Amino acid sequence: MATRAARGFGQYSGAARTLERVGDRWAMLIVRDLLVGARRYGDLKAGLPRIPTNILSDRLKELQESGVIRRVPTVRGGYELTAFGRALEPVVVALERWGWSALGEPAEGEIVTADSLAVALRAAFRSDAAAGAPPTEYVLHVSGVSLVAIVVNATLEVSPIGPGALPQPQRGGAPEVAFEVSAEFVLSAAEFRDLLSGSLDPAGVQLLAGEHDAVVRFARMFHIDPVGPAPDAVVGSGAAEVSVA
Amino acid sequence: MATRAARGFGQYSGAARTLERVGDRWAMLIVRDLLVGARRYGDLKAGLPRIPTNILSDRLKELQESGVIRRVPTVRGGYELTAFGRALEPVVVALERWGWSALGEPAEGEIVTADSLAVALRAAFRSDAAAGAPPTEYVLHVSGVSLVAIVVNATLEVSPIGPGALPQPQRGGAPEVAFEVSAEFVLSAAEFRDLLSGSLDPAGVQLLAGEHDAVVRFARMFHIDPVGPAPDAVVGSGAAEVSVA
DNA sequence: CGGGATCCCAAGCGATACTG
DNA sequence: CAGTATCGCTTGGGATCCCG
Repeated sequence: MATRAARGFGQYSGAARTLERVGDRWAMLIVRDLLVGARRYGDLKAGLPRIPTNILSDRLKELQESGVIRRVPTVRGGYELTAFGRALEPVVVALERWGWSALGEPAEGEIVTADSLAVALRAAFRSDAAAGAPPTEYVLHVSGVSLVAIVVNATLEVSPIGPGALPQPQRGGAPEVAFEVSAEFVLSAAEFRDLLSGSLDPAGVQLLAGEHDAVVRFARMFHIDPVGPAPDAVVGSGAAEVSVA
Repeated sequence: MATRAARGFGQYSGAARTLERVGDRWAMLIVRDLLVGARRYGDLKAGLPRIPTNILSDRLKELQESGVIRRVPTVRGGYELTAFGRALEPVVVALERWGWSALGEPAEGEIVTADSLAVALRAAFRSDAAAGAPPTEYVLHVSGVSLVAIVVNATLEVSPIGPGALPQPQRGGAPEVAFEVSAEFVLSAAEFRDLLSGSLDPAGVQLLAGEHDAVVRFARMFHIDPVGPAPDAVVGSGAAEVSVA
């Protein structure tokens, strides 16, 4: 256990150090989920369905030793990011954005989790495009999981709906804002991907409440552009590329 | 070999996809080095001193299959990023920045490579702080490796000096700019770290050419803030470990 | 001689069972 | 529910060997 640091990369470099600390399999995904809020051992396990329990246990130990996470003293089995760990947000966001270009279709057995969606929303959020928008509350149901995204004053707050979240420090009592607009809609995973990448017509989105107009604005505020040329990907035998020039 | 994709994370998520493609040990460091320019097999091996040759070979194959890199047709053993791979730059930059906060002292046997320095400079570059600065050429010697950083019009170009780089597409013939300022200086690895994090007085830098004033401007244009609270961390920066079985 | 493939061994990983 | 213990399989590390 916890021997990763022993296998350094032999380089005095920032990227190498980062990978030594959070480069282990699963580690970054644990950080991602904790970025949304404090979580219990069982929550993490549920959000990372294929992680073996001993690996989760090892990673949590290693991440604590690296100063990335700490236990929540008041909650049995609770973990949260330290300030040092929260500083990994740009890394997670960058991972999220790039991966979006290669998402493809959901593979057999792949699930969507509320925490990963929440981070995807954060990664896609464009505060400049949100400037001037009226306070809005979006409720999303994507592939069976639900979350609320609140946009006020060009800032975003996302929270998963349902069980699995520790009581949050509570963002200043009850939200006093009266939302001028709100919308609630339902998407499949692939539709959500296409909505964020701009290739799904907002008019086709299934609304539970609100106006389609709100969806149009949603697509403007939340966007991840696909990277240059699509991933030709898994080219069986060699060649096939290239294009561009 | 090349079985990484088989071990997916079971999630339909951008971050998970990214890690499936470039999350393997060493993969991101290969991408980092290629971000500086095309490299040969042997260059990569030299820049990643602890990588076993079979692993390097495997990673190069996997990265090709993922569409992240391709071979340079004209150069034996040459590799370069595709446009898709170049889009990983924000990821690498984020890794570099975070790792900087935890760099600590160089561990026994750790080396500094020209490519990692070049990426560190890119990660540290603040184009806003460079706006209005006169065209400047910096020559850096850090812990035995050398590189040139050229700042013109708030844009940066870095290139390692010496062998190990493939002939680059050449950025438009000879640089026509007459540099109004230039400076050349020598730093240890730790000094370089401190210079970028703002805790080293530029006045103490050993100059080979130019004015100290240029170093002061360098420190303003190239900066990575240390993240909030230092990593308390057990971790004796890469050493220390670890009894453990 | 540089580029790359092939060994073997150790360490990490994954699945299951088990304990506080 | 929150982990620890154990075991077999897979991967990475290091040295060696082969090819052009």
